[in-house]
Amino acid sequence: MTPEPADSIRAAGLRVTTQRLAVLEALDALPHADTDAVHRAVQKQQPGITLQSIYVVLAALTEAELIRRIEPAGSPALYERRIGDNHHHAICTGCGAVQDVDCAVGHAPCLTPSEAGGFAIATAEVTYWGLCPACQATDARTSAGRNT
Amino acid sequence: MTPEPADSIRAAGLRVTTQRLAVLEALDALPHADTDAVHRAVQKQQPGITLQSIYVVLAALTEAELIRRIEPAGSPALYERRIGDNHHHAICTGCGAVQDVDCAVGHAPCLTPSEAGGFAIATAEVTYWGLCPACQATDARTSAGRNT
DNA sequence: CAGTTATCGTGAGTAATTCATAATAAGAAT
DNA sequence: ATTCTTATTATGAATTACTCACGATAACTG
Repeated sequence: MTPEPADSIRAAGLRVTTQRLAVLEALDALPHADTDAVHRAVQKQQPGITLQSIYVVLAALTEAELIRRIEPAGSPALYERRIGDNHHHAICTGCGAVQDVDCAVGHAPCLTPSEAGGFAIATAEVTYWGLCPACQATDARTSAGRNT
Repeated sequence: MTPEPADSIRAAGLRVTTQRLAVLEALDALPHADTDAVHRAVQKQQPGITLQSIYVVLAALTEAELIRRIEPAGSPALYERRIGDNHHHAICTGCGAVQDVDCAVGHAPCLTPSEAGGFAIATAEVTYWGLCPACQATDARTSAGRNT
């Protein structure tokens, strides 16, 4: 069972505020949302909240490791609640949609080198780039269109 | 043998300009440089060149696939000349140093899934986060310092 | 060598994010 | 419950990385 948001916030040594609860709720509904999307979602409950406050809250929750921040190339930072399971992401080059990808292999050798050029590797992050189902369909239609 | 820069530019269907040659030269000397670093390097040969022109040149060369653009989280975009060999990067969380990492395994299963959640994956990008040798040394010294 | 057009230079403009500081509210102590 | 302390949020400006529009310049073509 998922712990109550309020409890996990408290467990992290942070004060429980309506803003933080609202942000966590928003991220449940929007699994890979950028700051703006979170802002819009939270505004439905708290109309007056500013974008800057969302930034502050997201930074605090990220710092406390209650949420995770991902920064795909060419797009603003995204946040997700699913943490601690070292999953990766597939991003659509067409529309920017993000999909969680579990690392199917328990310990892929290429992903956990103990050292690389003297580096002490702590984590490995994989980003898959490709086309989501919707964009594949659009693409196929466009290609087929050449013949008509 | 590496082809002459001028030839590869021409081969890509682009005009050969002193600015483009200077940028390619700069990237030979600075394997993972951001736009600013390239600008400073090029200015030694062409004092008047503006940062915006560097942006334009880097964009053109990236578009032509003569250089590759990487965008590590939390840092400006970096450019490198080494392309076409699908290598990855280790980035130091301490100082931001970047190190090329060859994919030791010929075909790591986790890295080339034919599909993931319906996505048609085109490329996989791996970023290793850790500490470079210099920062490991600093870190060790700092930790040791706690006892003194 | 002249013409066409890709490329570069200039300056302004934008998006994402951060910072400083004042106002507010959460949790502890009474 | 009430007050106190201090973490947290609000406000507004500032910064960074980057893009865009358009006139000037210089590559390649014939």
